Amino acid sequence: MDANAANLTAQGDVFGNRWEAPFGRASTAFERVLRANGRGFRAGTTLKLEGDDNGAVYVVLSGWLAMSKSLANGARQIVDIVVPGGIIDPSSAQSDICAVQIETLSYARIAVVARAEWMRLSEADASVRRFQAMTTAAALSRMSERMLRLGKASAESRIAYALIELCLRLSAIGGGSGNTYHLPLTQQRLGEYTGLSSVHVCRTIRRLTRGGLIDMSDHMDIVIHDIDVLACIADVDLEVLRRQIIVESTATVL
Amino acid sequence: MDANAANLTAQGDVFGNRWEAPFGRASTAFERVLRANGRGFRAGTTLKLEGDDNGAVYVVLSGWLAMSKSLANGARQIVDIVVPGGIIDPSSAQSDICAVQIETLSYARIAVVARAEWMRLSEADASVRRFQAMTTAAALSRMSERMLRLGKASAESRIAYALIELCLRLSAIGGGSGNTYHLPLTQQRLGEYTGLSSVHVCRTIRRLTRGGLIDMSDHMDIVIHDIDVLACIADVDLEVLRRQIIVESTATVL
DNA sequence: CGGTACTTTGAGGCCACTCAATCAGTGTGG
DNA sequence: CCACACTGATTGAGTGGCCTCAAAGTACCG
Repeated sequence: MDANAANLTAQGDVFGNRWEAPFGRASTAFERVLRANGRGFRAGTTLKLEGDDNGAVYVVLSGWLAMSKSLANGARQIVDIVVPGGIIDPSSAQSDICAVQIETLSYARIAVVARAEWMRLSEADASVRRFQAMTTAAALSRMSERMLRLGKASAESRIAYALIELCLRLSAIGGGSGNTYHLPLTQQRLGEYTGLSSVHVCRTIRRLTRGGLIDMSDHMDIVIHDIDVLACIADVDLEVLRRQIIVESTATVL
Repeated sequence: MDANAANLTAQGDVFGNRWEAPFGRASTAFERVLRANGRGFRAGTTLKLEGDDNGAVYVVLSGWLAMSKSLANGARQIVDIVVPGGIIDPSSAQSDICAVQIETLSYARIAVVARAEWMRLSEADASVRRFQAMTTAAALSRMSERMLRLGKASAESRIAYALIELCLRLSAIGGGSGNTYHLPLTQQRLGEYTGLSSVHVCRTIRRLTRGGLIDMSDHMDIVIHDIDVLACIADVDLEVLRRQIIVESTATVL
């Protein structure tokens, strides 16, 4: 836990010290709300349980969050991972209950905005609405991609896809450098993300590293050596995927 | 194909003859747009391919749609099924391209609203925005539920969940009666929805019917005999699920 | 009545799972 | 400082659920 926090803090120059960076040019009212509601959470904190009542919208300023669901037998599926710049509206069809569990994967700074306040902000500012719409569309796109792989792809393909998705998303917000980045995930968690057992995640990653496609050291420091082959295994077109899951230039929208 | 159309037409008293029913009390501007843009599509029509440019929002007035994605090898995953009253905004992060393929599962009446017009409508009317937000939240909830099962649940559980989800959704809009309803899906399609091969869908359904839990006749006329046991297999709480995936009383919102 | 689309059942194989043991790294208390 | 606990990664062995291939059965339709 604290190891994760330390890792993230080490990236502080990217997210930590400029927590408002993803929203640098945000309209002043929006920015003010984010500042006023920003709070820090330790790695592993549960913000919301399935079925909790749901009074807030979360805007991720730094760090990583996971949205997950569980079966009665304890099996867990991470439904989406959210990185800085993301918005989480945990409401389900009846907006008063939450359909997923939300927890931090690393130390994270999050603006916890009360629903009423978020509604006011959103009603008052069309650019906030536009930004939220784009964020939601991106989330739907990447969930669709992941569903496709959960249903139909091999373990190798699922892992390759996850590595590529997170690489693209991190690059877009200035995390990592080139094809090198750190994931604040254990193999267990990566398994919950890809629908695999932790044992099989291990074997699959080993196969990829032995094939020279990637390197992995020190609890998920990833280097992608041959992203084209990896993209081929993942069955994605990098440019197409980028346009579908990456919200370009937050600053331009807001 | 035409068999499906015929089946749906047979339900005409529910959706067919009163295509505007799901939006009966919609604000006049909204209702006018739906009427002006309503079009009929035969079963099996592809409205949108992955990667197509994306100039419209679809509002389903009657019939069923599927949103799907495919791998290079042809394997397909149905990412979501949309029933009357649903809104489909096929935009991805960059709103000009479409991340999924959209096609009709039955004869369907759909309001195809140009993006610009939809934006105008949405900007002008907060209740339209609220309705779209609820629809989106419901879609996210059910996708989350399905992802959980794709990743972690047995074939039996996935099928049971799909039957229950669609039963609840149909009941909510007055389709079927009690626990009896018709699905305009082949076993192949149901497999694409649940991440199973059509062969295994067959075996699994057979097991459920032999167990007396459900009946299935005549190309997916479903009767759920023991919904409690089915819910147990699907690992859901019916009431909780309903609140998470069902948009209550469309008419009240609009 | 042949053609087509879908369902059903059998046989066999493989991928990913579970169980289990070992190893490595890190923090902790004596 | 070291023994210990604890968490996570790694590897082996064995199993089983779901897949693929294949063939036959059924319903519908021109």
